[in-house]
Amino acid sequence: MPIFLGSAADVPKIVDHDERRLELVDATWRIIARLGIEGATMREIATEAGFANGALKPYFPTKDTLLTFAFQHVFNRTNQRIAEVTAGKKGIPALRAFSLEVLPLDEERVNEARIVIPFWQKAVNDAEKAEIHRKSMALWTAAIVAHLAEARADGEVTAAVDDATLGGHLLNMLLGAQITAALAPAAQASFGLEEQLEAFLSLL
Amino acid sequence: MPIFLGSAADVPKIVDHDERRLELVDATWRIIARLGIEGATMREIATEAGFANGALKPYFPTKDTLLTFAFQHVFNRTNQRIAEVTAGKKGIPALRAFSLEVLPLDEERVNEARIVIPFWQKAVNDAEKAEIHRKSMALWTAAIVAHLAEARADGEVTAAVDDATLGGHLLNMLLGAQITAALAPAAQASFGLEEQLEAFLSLL
DNA sequence: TCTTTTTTTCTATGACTGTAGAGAATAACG
DNA sequence: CGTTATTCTCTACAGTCATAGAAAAAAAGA
Repeated sequence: MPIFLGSAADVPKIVDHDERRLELVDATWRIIARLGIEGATMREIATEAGFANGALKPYFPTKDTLLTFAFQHVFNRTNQRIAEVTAGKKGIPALRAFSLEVLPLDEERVNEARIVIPFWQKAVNDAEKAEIHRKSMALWTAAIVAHLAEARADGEVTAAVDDATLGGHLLNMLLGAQITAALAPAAQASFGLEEQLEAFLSLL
Repeated sequence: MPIFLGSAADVPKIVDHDERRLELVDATWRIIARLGIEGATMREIATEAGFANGALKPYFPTKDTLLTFAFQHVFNRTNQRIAEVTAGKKGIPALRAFSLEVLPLDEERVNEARIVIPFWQKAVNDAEKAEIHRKSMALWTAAIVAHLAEARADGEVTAAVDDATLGGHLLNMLLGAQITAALAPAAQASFGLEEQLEAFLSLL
């Protein structure tokens, strides 16, 4: 008699397809981080996930489907972390927490930078992926500007520059930090990225 | 009797190999800008340059040689433009001229952004290309910091933050702007990038 | 155990790629 | 015009890739 699967109501099958998809996405991240996007072939990803060549087909009909899903999931996860970290905060503290979560300050997030760069490259010539980027950036911009407005209301920000411009500047710096960190020699750890953030906040 | 080739002293051949290499690099840029790095096959590049399949071989033994040379040349050209634009300037005016030259403010430089992103992606897993990036960024950082020091000496900058941190921040913003511009919908022109720069300068 | 359904493996296929190199075409020169 | 050196074209090759789909394996249920 099968054990009772609490959550999956409409999925009487042996394999939870949604869960399997996440496993495959995990394997995809690991491969891209280790071998680069060029090394992320269907065979390599399947092997990394513990399967043979054609096993991914039922879960992702094409490679592009898999990659798009994987990239989307990175954004979702980051947004999730941001939500957790900024919960209950506002103004400058919220802005600081937000930025510290996006900056590639540890090994894991440097790996994420090494994954987002191939994504950007694909998005340059792929409208669907560009749209994923655009939506996430619109979300981030809105959050940043909102925090700036809160900070201004509390007197934490007095700079004679409109919040949209300040927010755009900060967002660009956060994106550029991904490049800087991903292309740095392995030895070099941080880049004063944290100091750069504090400097910016202190100027507001 | 052949016309006298003023500059090429040691090149009695019919084709100036160095010049031909630059032609091929030009064709490569155009292809990458139009079709993306994935579409930049040897055949496509050769066709764009007006040649058949194997014609590139004598000038670039391998594709990687061609791409590395092409990317290197983009950096060289940008550095050249920067040198011209900042000549005779110092302090904030020099910093402004420098940044305005790097920011993707017109069609041509948006195309350069669309070329540098594939370069970054390749550099993530290619030590030689990462080194090209590293060297250019070291150059830029030195120039930015020098201009900041001049500005501080002239009393244009009074911010209580060290120049290296301010310079790193500005550089990251300039890099991030490449992403923002390259992935923007074709309709949307600028992004207030110029305003973002002025805002930063006004805060120093 | 036998049947049915689901999952995975394995092999094949067609397309595309960088690269190699023989031969044709072209230009230079006597 | 003929010879030589240079440049380019064209075909071929070996490798890799995503994808397809038949067959095997595994699991579930009676």
